[in-house]
This record gives sequence, C-alpha cells and structure tokens, in this order.
Amino acid sequence: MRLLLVEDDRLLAEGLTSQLEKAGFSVDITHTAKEAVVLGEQEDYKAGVLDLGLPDGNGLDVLRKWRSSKVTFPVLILTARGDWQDKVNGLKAGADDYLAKPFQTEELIARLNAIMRRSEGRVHSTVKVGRFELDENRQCLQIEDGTEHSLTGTEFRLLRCLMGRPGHIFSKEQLMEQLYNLNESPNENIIEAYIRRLRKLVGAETIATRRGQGYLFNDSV
Amino acid sequence: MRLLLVEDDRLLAEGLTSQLEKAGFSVDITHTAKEAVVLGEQEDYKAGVLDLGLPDGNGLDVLRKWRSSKVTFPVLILTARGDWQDKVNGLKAGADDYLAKPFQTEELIARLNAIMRRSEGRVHSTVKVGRFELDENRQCLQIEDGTEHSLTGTEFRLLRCLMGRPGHIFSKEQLMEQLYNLNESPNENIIEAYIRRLRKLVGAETIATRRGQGYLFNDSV
DNA sequence: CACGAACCTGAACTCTTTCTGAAAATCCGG
DNA sequence: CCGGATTTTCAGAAAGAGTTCAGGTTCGTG
Repeated sequence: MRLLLVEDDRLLAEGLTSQLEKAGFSVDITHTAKEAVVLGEQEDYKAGVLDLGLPDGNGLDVLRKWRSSKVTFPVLILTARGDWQDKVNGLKAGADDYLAKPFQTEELIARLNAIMRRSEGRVHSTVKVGRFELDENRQCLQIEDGTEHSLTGTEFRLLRCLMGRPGHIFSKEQLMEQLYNLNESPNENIIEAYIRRLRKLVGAETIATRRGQGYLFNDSV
Repeated sequence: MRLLLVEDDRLLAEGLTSQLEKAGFSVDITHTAKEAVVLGEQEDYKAGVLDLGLPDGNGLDVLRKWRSSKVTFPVLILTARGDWQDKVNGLKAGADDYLAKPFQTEELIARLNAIMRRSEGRVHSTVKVGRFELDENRQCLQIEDGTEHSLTGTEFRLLRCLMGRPGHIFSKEQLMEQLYNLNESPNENIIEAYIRRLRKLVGAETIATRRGQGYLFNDSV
C-alpha cells in the first residue's frame, strides 16, 4: 500500500511517516513540488497526501499536473486551519478529501483509508474472497470455518494486495513495489518467504505460483 | 515478439533486457545510432525502444531515418527526466510514446504493450480464434469447453504468434526469429518440440503442418 | 518403389526459479 | 539494555522450464 507524502516541513513529514508506516503503508516523502509531480507520474501509489504550502510552487499546481497527466490515485490535501478557499480550490482541482492543520494522525489515517476504499469502489473495510475475509481495520484474516488469525504488518499488506485482485498475477517485482518504498530494497527472496507463511494460513492451493510470472490468489472457492 | 532496444548505457540496457525477456519479448540491443538504423530497417521487429542520448548521433535522427524508409513498427523514446522539448520533437519525428528516465520497468512494458496493440488496431488484450482465446495479461489459454491452461513463456510466445494470424503459414525460421534474438540460436528442433506441446493442449488438428513450408493455426472452428 | 529430407515423439539433460527450514538481524516496548 | 516479535537473509533441496538427442514415421520425388 504505497503512499506519497508531499510535505515541506521535514519534522512533520518524518513524524507522520513513522505513524503511517505503523498503519501499514509504505511511504515515500518529497519536500518539493517539482519532485512531487515526477514521482506521482512515475511511481505506482495507492494514494497521495499533499500539503498546499510548498517552497517551490503551489500544491494545487502539482495536483492539476497530476490530473492532467493520467495520475488517478486519490489525493488528500492538507491546508492551514479553516482556509475554506483552499478547500474549494482543492476539490475543484481534483482532490478527494481535505484536512485542516493541526490534525490528529488517526484522523488522517481514517480519511486515507476512506478515500482509498472509495476509489476502489468499495464501501466496507473488509475484502472477501472465497472462504476468506480480510479485515482492514483489525488487520486480521477470518476463515469460513470460524478461525481467525491476526497478521503482522507485512503479511497483511502482501495478502491485501493479492486478495484485492483475485485471479490476477502479480510479479515479484510488483509485490516488492507495493510492500517497500524507494529506500528499502531487501532481497527478493523475501516475497517467497512471506508467500510461504501466508500459504500456511490459507492453504498452499489458495495462492498459486506462475513460474516466471508471479503469484495469484485463487479466485475459485 | 521481437523488440529492438537502442540504449547507450550498457548496464541499463542489460537490466532492461532481462526484464523485458521475462515479459515475453525477445530483445536485440544496440548501443549506436548507426547500427540502430540498419537493424531497424533489416530486421522484423514488433516495436522499438529508443534512447535519445546516443554517442554517435541523435536518437531523433535514427527515428527520422526509420520513418523515411519504410520502418513502421511503433517506437517508444526514452529521455532525461522532464525534458519536454524532447517529447514534442520525438512525437513530431514519428514516435508513438514517450517515457522519462528514471522509470519503472513495469511502466515501460505496459506502454510497449499499449503501443503495439494500438499499432495493430486492437483494443482488447485477448486474441480469440475459433474455440480458443489467448489472454495476454494472464498468459493463459481458455477453451470454449471452459478449461483454462496457463502457458510457459515460450509456449505463450509461440502460440501468440500463430494465433495472431490464423491460417497464415509461418516457417520454422520465422518462428525462430520471433522467439529468439540474434544471440540465441538453439537447435531448430525446438520449434517442433514446442509445436508438439501446444498440440497436446489444442488438439493435433488445430495446428497444421505444411511440409517444407511451416505451420499454421487452423482458422476453421 | 526406394531414398532422403522433413517431421514427430519421448525421454534425458541442464539451467533457472521457487521452496523450505533455520539462523541472523532488526525493531519495539518495558 | 533486555526479551519477544517480526523481518530479512542464507543455502541446500525440489520442481519446472528450456533444450537436445536419438530413433521412428511420413512424405514427396526421382
């Protein structure tokens, strides 16, 4: 669940990042408008958090550039307290939600989850595939036989990726991109290691290997 | 699915090549403009990737020469980050798409597939012939009776070639060219071996032999 | 009809990718 | 700083894909 955070204030950015990472996101930070435009266009994020006050340009311009190229991930904008004009302009420019500083990180996370769900056309915070149901709030997996397993952060993110599009083949490279940001790049064997753990939970047949192509979550019950 | 990669930076070229090959292309690399012009004119590629910064000439000149002779395969150009002038000039010179460095290989692959589809006038990433349907994303073959078979890389490339033009006779040499690049040249029996494997999937009568000429995928249901 | 060339077939071999279990490193709260 | 949980690495085993080979079969032609 990759996320782009565009925030000038480095202290705030780092604090947010560590909390967002705990909540299961992998976060890329940038401090400038210029870099933000490029990253947004070239990397595969699931959402963006955009501070409007940037040193080298207006955040709204960044958003407009994204939307005029084909950047479609949902964007939440941060503005100074109660600046209604910004809010209106932001939504006009293609933002999905709005949060005034100062704010509680919990609220930011909740709103991010909301706009991501909305952008995927879902309402419920749960992904259901066959006998399995993934609870995004509680970060746990329920199986039809009544058992329930709580997942570690990485297990959860990987499983959410696979279950989010059952039947679709994800290459190891794609999965790496979803789990890690630009700075981290562990051994690719890490995917194999986690696939193995997930298979112990869901059964080996549920996650199929397509040799040379990647892995997929089996659609059929 | 042969591809020409014109890229000065040898390290980048090799990295790209290995990923492109995983994605089902067979790639020829060249590092110079001069060689690029010749290869483009003489070999039968399905697409080209052209870096604009070459040591012995401008990439755009390569593209112009190709277009002024009768090289029609789609070309994607690579430029330094955000160099908008290059983009405009490239599209003027006959490029089909444009990608700024640095980029994700996945995006390159997606764009390549897109321009190749466009150049063939297709929209769907699926090839349907008679009772058979080849899914290019999932690299699998669906048959009307409901069965589905996932294909290995080589099986897929060969079948795509045959099904891409049902009723047309492909010589073994042509098929070799589609499956392998100039550096690889395995025993020609390899085609026979793979034809046999494919026949086990689709039925012997579906792929016909024209002794001394080649093979064809039977159009008739 | 006989012969050679082209093609078919099954199995063996090699090389790469994936699996697997365990150990090492890292993170985090107390 | 310690101990448990989690993440990451490693190396050998297993499985799978790609390739080759040797012998059999079919086809076309002289």
